[in-house]
Amino acid sequence: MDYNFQAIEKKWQQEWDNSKAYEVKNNSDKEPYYVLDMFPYPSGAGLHVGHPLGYIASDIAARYKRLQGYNVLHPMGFDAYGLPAEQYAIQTGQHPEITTEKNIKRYVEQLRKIGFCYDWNRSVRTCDPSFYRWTQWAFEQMFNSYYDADKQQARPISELIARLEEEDANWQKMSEKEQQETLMQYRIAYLADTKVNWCPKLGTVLANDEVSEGLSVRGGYPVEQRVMRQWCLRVSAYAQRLLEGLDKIDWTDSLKDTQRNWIGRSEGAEMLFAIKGQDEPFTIFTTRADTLFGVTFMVLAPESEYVQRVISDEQRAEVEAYLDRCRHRTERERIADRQVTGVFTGSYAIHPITGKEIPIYVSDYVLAGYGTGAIMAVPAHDSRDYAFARHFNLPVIPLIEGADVSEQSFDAKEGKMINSDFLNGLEVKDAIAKMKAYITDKGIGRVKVNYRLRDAIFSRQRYWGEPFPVYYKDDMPYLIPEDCLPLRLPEVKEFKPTEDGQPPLGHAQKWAWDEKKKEVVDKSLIDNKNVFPIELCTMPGFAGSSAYYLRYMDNLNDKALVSREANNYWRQVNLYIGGTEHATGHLIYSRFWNKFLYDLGYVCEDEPFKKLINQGMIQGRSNFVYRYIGEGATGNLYISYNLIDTPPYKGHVQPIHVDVNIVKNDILDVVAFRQWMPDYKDAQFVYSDGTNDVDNPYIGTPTDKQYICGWAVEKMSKSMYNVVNPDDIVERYGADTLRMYEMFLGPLEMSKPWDTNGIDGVHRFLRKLWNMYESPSDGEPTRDELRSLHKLIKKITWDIEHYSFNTSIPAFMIAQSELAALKCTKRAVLEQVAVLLAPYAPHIAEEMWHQCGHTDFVIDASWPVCDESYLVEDTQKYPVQFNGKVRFTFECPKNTPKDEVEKMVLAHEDTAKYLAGSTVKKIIVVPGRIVNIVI
RNA sequence: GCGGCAUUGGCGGAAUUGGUAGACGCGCCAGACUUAGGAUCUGGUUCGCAAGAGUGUAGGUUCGAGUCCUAUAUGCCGCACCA
Repeated sequence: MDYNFQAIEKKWQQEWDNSKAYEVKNNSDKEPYYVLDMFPYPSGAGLHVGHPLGYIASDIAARYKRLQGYNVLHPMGFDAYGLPAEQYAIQTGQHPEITTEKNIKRYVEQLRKIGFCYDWNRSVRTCDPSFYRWTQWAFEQMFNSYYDADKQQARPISELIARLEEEDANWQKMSEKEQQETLMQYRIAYLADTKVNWCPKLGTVLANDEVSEGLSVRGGYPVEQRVMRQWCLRVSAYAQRLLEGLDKIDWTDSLKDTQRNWIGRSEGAEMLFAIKGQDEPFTIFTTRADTLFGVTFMVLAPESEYVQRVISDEQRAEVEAYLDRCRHRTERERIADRQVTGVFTGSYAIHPITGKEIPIYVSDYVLAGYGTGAIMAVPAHDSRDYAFARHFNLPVIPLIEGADVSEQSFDAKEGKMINSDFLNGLEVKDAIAKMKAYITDKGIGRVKVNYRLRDAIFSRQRYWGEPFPVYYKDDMPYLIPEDCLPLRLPEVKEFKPTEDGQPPLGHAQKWAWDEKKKEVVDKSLIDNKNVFPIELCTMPGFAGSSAYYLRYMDNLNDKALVSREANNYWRQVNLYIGGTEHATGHLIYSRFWNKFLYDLGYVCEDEPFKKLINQGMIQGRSNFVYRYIGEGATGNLYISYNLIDTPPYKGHVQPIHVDVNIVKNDILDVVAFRQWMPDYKDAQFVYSDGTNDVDNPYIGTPTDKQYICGWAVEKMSKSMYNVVNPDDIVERYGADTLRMYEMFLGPLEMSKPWDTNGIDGVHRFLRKLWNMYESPSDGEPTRDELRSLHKLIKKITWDIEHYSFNTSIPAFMIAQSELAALKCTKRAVLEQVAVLLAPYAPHIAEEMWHQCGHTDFVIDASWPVCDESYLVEDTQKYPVQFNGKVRFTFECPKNTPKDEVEKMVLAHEDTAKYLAGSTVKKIIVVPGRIVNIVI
């Protein structure tokens, strides 16, 4: 009976569907376990073999937990809002919803073929009104909340209003608009004029994590700084809790470090410096309070609000020119060009202790967004200040004994203080503490913790996103009532920005809010009395992905994001698998979002994802042919890879990407190559043995000749012709082989290239294993058979518990060959092997289970338990010979020196008897375990 | 610059608590079967003729190190004018 994987897989996928085998209920006596994949953005290109890697791993974990008797929630959905569909819409006029719908359909088909145990009834998509109504709902909660610094949690804004009414005399006198403006400074979701990353090419703003080195992460377009009125989320209020929360969750150190880095906590001090001739002082932030006596100048960020206060009349023209120049530089230019620039403002600060006058400069090396946007410069001990001081010829005062600052600054935080009055002689660490105490005491500063984490900009000038449930009355935002949600995305005739520069929603005719009727009406009716304009921006990509894991728990609920019962049952994601690229985006935002909902009592866990694994990227493995471009080249002669470094070809070949799908084991299918593209129709080859078909024209497949291709690891992309489609692999080898081979490729967390070479080995294994299930026999398994089985149980259980899936496949292979050697056909053994295989290769395991006489599903069987007693080595059988060695089990205490063990071994009567007449060449000792003797 | 991860045969990679390094697969070699093979099956395969050597390099701890410690090199990833 052949291993007909196509029939087997089709059959079981249908059986599972028909019996609703993977439907999960929220009411179960079983322990819950929640396994989640990061849901994909359904791109037009479909899945390539890299995408399912994490899904396969999580599917194995989910099926294993299920076999262990847990009630497993393992859903899949789609992050359906996104730029590509919108860009496509702008180009073609095709509504993004149609494109997205089509892509999702394709994704689902591809995923189903791989045999994942998703409960598709629980699927969500972020662009579905029944989903985004809860994204809008969460936004409204944030708008209606503020962060209570004392309680360190979000509270309803009504509590703040109550407090203001009671405590603040001004509150009552304010107009409604003024009151709203005041509240805006506290809301978790707030409108503010902020400096944003503006990408002109995309026509939208981007969050910090969407920009890298001054370019947009999507598309790679230049990004510039611009001040705009934007919705923001007060993520920074949660900085400390986001930091502390990391200690409670089981993530890798590298990922936690990335987040710690991003949050960027630094302990320091704020200090007040008076300005000469003015009453109001200004504040700076420093982590080096100890260096106060080394301050020789002050620097303000160009965007700092202090700048206007300190410009003297003489310097005004020069400073304005500088500010103007800074404004027009993009972030990228500023980073690329690290020359020292700056300008003197004409004002002086007063040193709070010595009373000396210190010149105040403006320079773009100081960032407006960090600390107070102003610094005290200590050139001797900060390299940036040092560069500035040298450029402008400012004095440098060394503060640490023995530090040579003639060539460069001394940035290290160690050594004894000098030139520092009452700090002299102290170690830096102690000096910092003493200075902090001093300034606090004298009222010239205070201890302060700063975070690098900024508030998230939450507006996008785009069409294909969640609309804000917000309308504007007297320029102030008001919420569309909760019971009117969702606010549906309106139809527009065009998806690009309007001619007067409004976001695409500016095209929508029906986009105004009638406050009385509580409905969306035509915008021509706007009278700013009853009918008001609605927000034109939409929410960013991370909005929909920030709470989707909660929605899976209760996806059909139309009363709440998730019911209390459902949330109490599932609680949090036990295992989350996804790419590391979300470290500072999605994984920060969803932790923030979850903590916010936790504060308001909507969810019962403070952290959303208990255990997280980052699967590595699967890179492409490209193949090349080498076109001869030397003397007499015709342009259609291709040289086999093994010959390109030999004369006359050396240095005269040009590598050309060739479709990996017409190359097998690096051997080119030359017929397919000639048909691949018109250019290669008449291609001629020099084969690996040096023969060629110029002298000897050959049409058809040469059987004795091989054209060897070169290869390289590159990103998997269409242009490199190295994309491998999982559908093709499933078609050719089956889903079970694909699943096992993806795990076999290497450790889950490591990046590795996809290499179809080698998949035959895994496929062969499945076929060999399958052959053992021809006709299972009854009868008691032998001790050897049970030993093989229990070794396998132990290994596979350990592997899955440790997420080390790649070593499981070899374990199966070893067990298979051991059992084959024993000619084992015992049902009792085979059925257990089928259960062990079920998480990895569910279809074939199901068929095997049936072959063993079962009528139920193997996916509902129970996970076998290892009986260690079968693993104890049977001393009766030893000594045995293998590989020219003789093995004894030999008891001796650990920590016994080697030579003593050797003596004991040779003196032992069994050993002596066995070795009589042989010459001992070498003794390999593992104290307390095994002794190998080479004779 | 700061932080993290990695480095083992021709290749991908095993080695779980410090205990026989190179499991398993690919590739390669030999054989079997076959009209044929880029199919299938069986056996071999770290290097070296050998003694021996051997987990990027140099030290250290230990009876014993791929594994622990110190230094160093190379590569990958994250952050980066963050005061």
